[in-house]
Amino acid sequence: MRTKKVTFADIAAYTGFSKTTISRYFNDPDSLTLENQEKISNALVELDYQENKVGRILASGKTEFIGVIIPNLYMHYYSEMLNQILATYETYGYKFLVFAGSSKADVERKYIKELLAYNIEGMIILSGTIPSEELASYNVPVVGIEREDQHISSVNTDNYMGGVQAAGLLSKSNCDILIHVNADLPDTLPTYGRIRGFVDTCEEFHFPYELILTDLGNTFEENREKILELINLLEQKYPGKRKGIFMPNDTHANVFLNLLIQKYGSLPDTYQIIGFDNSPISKEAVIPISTVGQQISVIADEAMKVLSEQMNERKKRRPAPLREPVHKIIPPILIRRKTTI
Amino acid sequence: MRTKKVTFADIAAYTGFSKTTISRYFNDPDSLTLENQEKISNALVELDYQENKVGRILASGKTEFIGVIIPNLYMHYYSEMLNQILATYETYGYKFLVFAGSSKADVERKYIKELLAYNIEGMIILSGTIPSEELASYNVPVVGIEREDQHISSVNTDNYMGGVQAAGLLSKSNCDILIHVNADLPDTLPTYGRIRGFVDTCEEFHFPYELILTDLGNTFEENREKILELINLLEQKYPGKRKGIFMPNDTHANVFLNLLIQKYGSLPDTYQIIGFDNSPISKEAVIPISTVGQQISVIADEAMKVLSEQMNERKKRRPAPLREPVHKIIPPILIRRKTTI
DNA sequence: TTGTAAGCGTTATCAA
DNA sequence: TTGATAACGCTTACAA
Repeated sequence: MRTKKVTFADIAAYTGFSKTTISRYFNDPDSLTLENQEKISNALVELDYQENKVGRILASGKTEFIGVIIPNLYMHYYSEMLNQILATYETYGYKFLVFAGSSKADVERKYIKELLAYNIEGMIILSGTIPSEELASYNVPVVGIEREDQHISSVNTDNYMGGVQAAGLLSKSNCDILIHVNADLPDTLPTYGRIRGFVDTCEEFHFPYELILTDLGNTFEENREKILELINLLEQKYPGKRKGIFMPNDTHANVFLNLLIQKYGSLPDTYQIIGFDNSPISKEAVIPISTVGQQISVIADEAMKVLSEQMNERKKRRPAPLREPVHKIIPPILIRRKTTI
Repeated sequence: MRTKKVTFADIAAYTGFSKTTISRYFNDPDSLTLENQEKISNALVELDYQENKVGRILASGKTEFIGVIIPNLYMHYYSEMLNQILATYETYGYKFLVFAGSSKADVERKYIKELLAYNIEGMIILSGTIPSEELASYNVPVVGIEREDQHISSVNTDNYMGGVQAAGLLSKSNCDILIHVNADLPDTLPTYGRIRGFVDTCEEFHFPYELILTDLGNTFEENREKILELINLLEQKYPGKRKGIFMPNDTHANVFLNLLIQKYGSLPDTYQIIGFDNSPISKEAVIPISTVGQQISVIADEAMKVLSEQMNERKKRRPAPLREPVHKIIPPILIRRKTTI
């Protein structure tokens, strides 16, 4: 067993105060005389007191825990988002209990149950496995990021604007046709906005375009194969034409770029490429890739802001009735590199 | 306030049993008659009981929390390690309280203090900011990964073997000189083993080699600049010679590769390149990069194994006296791709 | 400004 | 097999 720990009772005995006074020293020190603060402060050192928050949680109900469920940490978007979420500890003081998703609903339900058992004060959910309606029913403040968010609050990149920016940039690059490749998404996902933004912009400017909605697979090998097929398709359908390609993310844009280079030895001037996210790969590619950048740190900060507002609301004596979910939109930033004009 | 929660007391009242019996239902169900198990089980459903672990922690001292301090999630090695650590939840059931490092010692000390305040049962430390001697003094089981580990247990890649493998592969590729680029590391770091492995192998086979120990910077832009200088240096010093280059990691290997391609339009046959880690970038590069792969999931699993042994030891009535730190070594896996023979 | 006493929701220890 | 009772370490009325 670990050596017995010093508790408020010990400090109280040592200083001659009551446990209450010791508690007050921590929570409202100004209610003690300076002299007594001094005394207790010394006792803490003498006895080598180590804070124990478990008792506090039990008594107060405040855990300062936030649960996070993230689909994976393999994709840079997620790991960087988690990074930024963790960084908010400095400003908000909340600790994060992190689970990496299994896209299986019952497994994620188990995670959530576990989180609730620890009295977390709120959740940040990046995984899309569990419908927002169910998440809302758990009766804990929830903020979703880049997932279906009908019944919960959320913070997302302005995907529509992203689509507009991408189409806008490509349209200036003297292309014959603009092509957006993406998965065949349900329109409840924020990401679907990119497709609409792209299409609306092309139509508005009467620019010829094509939407290729297809699954590019989940592993690098699958991506490679699918994108190889894609290139063949494009070359067959638009031989010699100048093609402006808007890929669903930087990883796929990079695969696309590399396959072209492997095929032709360099990037043919009949291709313009733009990705999405501004992941490191977009910068580190042989030819740095233009991209619609997501402001991950801004998203993380806003998510914590929305969440902490909701968590604070619940701490009040008469919490306002559950408000409508809040949906925040963060503008993307167009980053021009070498794969577009 | 959240709707009041159902507790053991409620279940006890509802079923006519004592709280103790309810507790037993959860911790040692077989000590109840099947019939009574049934009764309680039904009551749980009727009352919609939600587990509360805080009371349990307080009473038992077992939090099932493990603290993790990781330098960042920007580098793939770390994010993937965290990913694998989190995945052990399925087998071990421990929850992870994660902090992303600030390489400032006092900040990390604050993190540790906070972790200890929550009665974590153990720590996994990837950050090297705080000396292992201090970590050991906190009197909680600690496992270090890829950091100085004199006074704590650790799990690391067999870096020496990695150096041997890299030198071995390059030596077979008909090079005139073998070059290992790395930071000027203290020999207390596990990573230093790579340098020794590389040097020993070259010497053993009387292969001409050079060690370039220099800081390549912390940002992509710095890396680029430093590696550009490096290339100039090499071309000046070994013009026309076949050079086998062992880079400190895949990210740097990729920058090296891309700069050569940007300069020559393709990878000159006077260069052989091998990286370290087997990060995604090594696979996704224009020319897939050979690398010494770290078995991240194995490392994470072993770390949890070592840690859980030490944590279990502490739960016994008469814990064995603190054992000497355990140091586990995981072999790397040589991955041959297109940048070497 | 300080103290008393009653919790918070479990588990541990005895006893029956 | 079950129960009574006392912890666990802190907070929070209410009192002084």
